[in-house]
Amino acid sequence: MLPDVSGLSKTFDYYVPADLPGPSVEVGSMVRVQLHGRRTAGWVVAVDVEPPSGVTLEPILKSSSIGPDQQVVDLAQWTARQWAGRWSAVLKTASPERMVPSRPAAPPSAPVSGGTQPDLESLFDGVGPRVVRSAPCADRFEIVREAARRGPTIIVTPEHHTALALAGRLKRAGIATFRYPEQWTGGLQNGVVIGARSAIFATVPDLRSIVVINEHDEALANERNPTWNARDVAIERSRRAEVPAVLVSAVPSLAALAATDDVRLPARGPERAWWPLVQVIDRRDDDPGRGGLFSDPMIRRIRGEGRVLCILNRKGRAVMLACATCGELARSESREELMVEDNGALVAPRSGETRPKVCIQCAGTKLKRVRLGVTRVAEELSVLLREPVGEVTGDSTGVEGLAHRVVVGTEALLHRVSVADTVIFLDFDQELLASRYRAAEQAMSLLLRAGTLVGPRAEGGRVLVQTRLPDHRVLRAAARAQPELFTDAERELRRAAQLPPYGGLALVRGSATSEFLVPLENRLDLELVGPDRNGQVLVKGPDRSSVAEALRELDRPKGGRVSVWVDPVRA
DNA sequence: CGGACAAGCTGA
DNA sequence: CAGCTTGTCCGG
Repeated sequence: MLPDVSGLSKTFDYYVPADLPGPSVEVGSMVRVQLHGRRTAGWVVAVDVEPPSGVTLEPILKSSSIGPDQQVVDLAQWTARQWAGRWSAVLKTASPERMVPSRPAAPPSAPVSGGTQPDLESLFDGVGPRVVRSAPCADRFEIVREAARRGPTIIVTPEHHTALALAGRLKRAGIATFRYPEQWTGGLQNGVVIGARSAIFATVPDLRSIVVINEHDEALANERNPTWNARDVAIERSRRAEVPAVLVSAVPSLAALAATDDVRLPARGPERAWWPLVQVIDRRDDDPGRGGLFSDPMIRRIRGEGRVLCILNRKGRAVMLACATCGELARSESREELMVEDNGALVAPRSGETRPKVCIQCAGTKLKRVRLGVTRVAEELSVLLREPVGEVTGDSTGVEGLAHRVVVGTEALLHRVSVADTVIFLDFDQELLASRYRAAEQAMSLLLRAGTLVGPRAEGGRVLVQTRLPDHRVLRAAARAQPELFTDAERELRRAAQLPPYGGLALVRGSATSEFLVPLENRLDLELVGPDRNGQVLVKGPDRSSVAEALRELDRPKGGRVSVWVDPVRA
């Protein structure tokens, strides 16, 4: 029995009383036991075990619910090891939200109407991952329908609402469909199980296939530890269950491409047709004294008709200080560097220049925090267009900003809207140049998401990208609807730097980081990079499992804090 | 994790 | 030395 107690990853042995009510106790069962003087919930992870000598077994107190089956319990353990996290955390994801006191009946899976499309005929043959490249605006429904035709299947999408929409279509097509995790028992009823990333842990005893939609999307990565990625778990699960895993993306991730040589490409013409029109606006020649974030082509487009989303990511510069009197930003003497508050004074992080909290312009002493961009851009645009402009950021929950024709927001805005005529990236270089090794993949992912909002090129929608890097591989690939222009270049960079998927990477942080990592200093297969100015250390190694294993075996220093992130999204 | 228990510290 | 905090250990 593995207790559901964070900070405790040890199993304990109990006996099953003969007359225990509730569902029969087997691997995956959710039970309650007495542990160290209190009642604790947990999962049965093995039965018929030999207890260590000298311990007197206590009884299981209650069999609360059916849970993940042996296949999923094992997959959860693999996941916890690969991402150096807790088994119980993954089992929680794999378990029903509310207790399920009895096993539902399992009807035979019903036949799916309609014929197989010729291009899908061999897609579900064989075992393991295969990649389907499919343009951003292309419909993926036939792939899902084909999966359903082959029997019980798991469909994973990055976002809950796309899962809901797909589930609706499947139901309307007469296919028994269950949402994960709300309809947890669906897999036991031989239906289609569909959901966001956690659905990859659905219990589906008679699983025949797995489909991952938009497998490049970072929403497939769990934000909390362990930071497993549903695509990578899908690849492993397909091999274990000996079923196909179909990985669908407009720009397949390097991880997917590294996992298989089976890559199905669409015909060039149709692929291009289902890409949005991506217009790259080269801002290198703009008059530097003018305009700021607004180029002429952008203004022309925005003055026209239709819904416009302006995206400005303020990540990494979340807090800026401005004079409450005159509005001047807190900048260094040279005006080149933004200053931040530190111990009641202003400090320029790069040069180290300091001064008291005084405005350089008007000598005012009251400084306010401003949100870089979004608010200010919305104000300026509103004046320029002579119409109200909405504003949406990650922490705004209301819909009032969305009511306007033109809306300015962070990338969260792309998740809040499903249709637009124009999406404008005001400062795409911030995405392209972000100091994360996956910055380019993340930037591409943003373009793809924007693309699905504006629709295919024939329908008049458009993505505008303001940049000083018009030849960047991300922009060349997107503007020409040729994913390999990005993928081929990115692959070489990753390979050369031995970064994932061509190497393992983990981020270690917390006060005891350096002490924690001491035993790894002499390992020839691992490289420690850092600590950086935030005290974070990167651990690089030949692959994910060896990095995770090395970190899992280390003891946490007493007193200090350490957190380990394998495959970190931000690193 | 969180309870048990020991060791360390404080003030009368 | 009671009363309290802090640290370490451990669970079947």
